[in-house]
Amino acid sequence: MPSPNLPLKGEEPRQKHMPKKASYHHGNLRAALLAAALDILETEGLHALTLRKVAAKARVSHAAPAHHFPNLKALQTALAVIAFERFSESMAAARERAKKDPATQVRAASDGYLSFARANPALFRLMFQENQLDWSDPSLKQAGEASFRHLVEITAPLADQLGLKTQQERQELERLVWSSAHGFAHLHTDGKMETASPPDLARFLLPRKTK
Amino acid sequence: MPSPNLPLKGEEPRQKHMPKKASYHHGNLRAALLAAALDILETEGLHALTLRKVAAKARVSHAAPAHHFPNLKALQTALAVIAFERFSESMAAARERAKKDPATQVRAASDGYLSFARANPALFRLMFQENQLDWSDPSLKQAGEASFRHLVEITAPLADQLGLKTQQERQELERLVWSSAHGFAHLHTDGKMETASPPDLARFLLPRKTK
DNA sequence: TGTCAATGTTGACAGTGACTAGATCTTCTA
DNA sequence: TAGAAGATCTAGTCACTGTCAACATTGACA
Repeated sequence: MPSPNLPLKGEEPRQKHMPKKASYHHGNLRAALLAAALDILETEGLHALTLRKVAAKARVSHAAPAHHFPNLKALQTALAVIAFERFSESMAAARERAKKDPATQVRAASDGYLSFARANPALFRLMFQENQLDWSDPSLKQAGEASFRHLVEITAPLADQLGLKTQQERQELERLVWSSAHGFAHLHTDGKMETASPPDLARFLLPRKTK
Repeated sequence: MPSPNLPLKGEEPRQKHMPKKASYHHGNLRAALLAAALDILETEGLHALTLRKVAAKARVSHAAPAHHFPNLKALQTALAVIAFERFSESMAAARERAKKDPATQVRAASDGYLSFARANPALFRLMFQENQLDWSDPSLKQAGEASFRHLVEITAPLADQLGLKTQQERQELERLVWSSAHGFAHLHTDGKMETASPPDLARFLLPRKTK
């Protein structure tokens, strides 16, 4: 009969300002689980994210998360929603700070893309982890689409400036902008190109006069 | 006392032309384990790759792989070496088939990059799985560097054609070529851009006359 | 022939996701 | 306001995982 007051492995020190939880029910376990999971991702990485560790960090039993996330995939999906929202914010903030001409906006969005990946490598991995997310979840789908709308938005003026007329050409440019931003961010977080600065696609595409 | 002849779960039917293995020792277990692992990756995906399943497929006990691969990371590292070799072959074959002008060579290498990822999605994921490979392994390091030498090689003539003089500019173009090829392949295997064709970076970079 | 290293097996352990049954709390209604 | 119903949590269990230790078998070599 183990005492419930014995400190469990990996348990966090009790925080005073947490929602009072001397009671049987937690109060806001779903949010606490997500916070615990984000903390684990940040400090230990994606491979260390387990339901039981998350439960322990939130000071509940190992089966408690099941009432909020039926399985690990559901938890990861909820985390990915948060991640895509932050991802969008990162790109929006970078665009906001930058000048509004097409090339600078493309640069800014790419920088936002990269700085999110740099600041949240585990979350970035999670977002693009094959088969580990439930893309039929509407909130995930929406958050994901919102993120990539940034890339569509910044590409259109550049396509104009490059004189691209057909839908096909313009979509190809979108894929190129997205691919190069994503590729660099992914390779960068994988340890390749660690010291290098991101390639400036817009400068290569535009006539030399631009800088 | 379980009979060793009872068919185990996930076991393969006995192949006649396999190295005879009525004996205690397998003969070439290391190769058999790698073959079993590649088969699992192809049929079930990266998440299904476990040491015990690999051992069962090779018809040995669950602990036998430890004598050839001290841990899962070592097995995955050995698989990544094979993967990078095939990856190089894919790019080399595509370059061989293509015309030798700079733009076409860049296109060809990118196509080789992509067709490898398309044909071996699980292996492609494995190669760029953070923290799951032992990059201090010399054979992995060598295989990886050989792969990316292709990208350096194809970029140089394009850099000449674009009139890039400084080392800095030329390396930036390398990063751009690599990033866009990698980004598209990664997004593609992740289910994004599923139907789309890869963006043709070289065509965007060169003056319009080229096609 | 005897020894020993390489290579296999068996058994065990802690950690994992998932499931079930039951305890406890909250909320809603009669 | 009582009590029923549902939501939320705990405890226990299962199959599966990677890893380790102890032991069996084989073959090569002194």
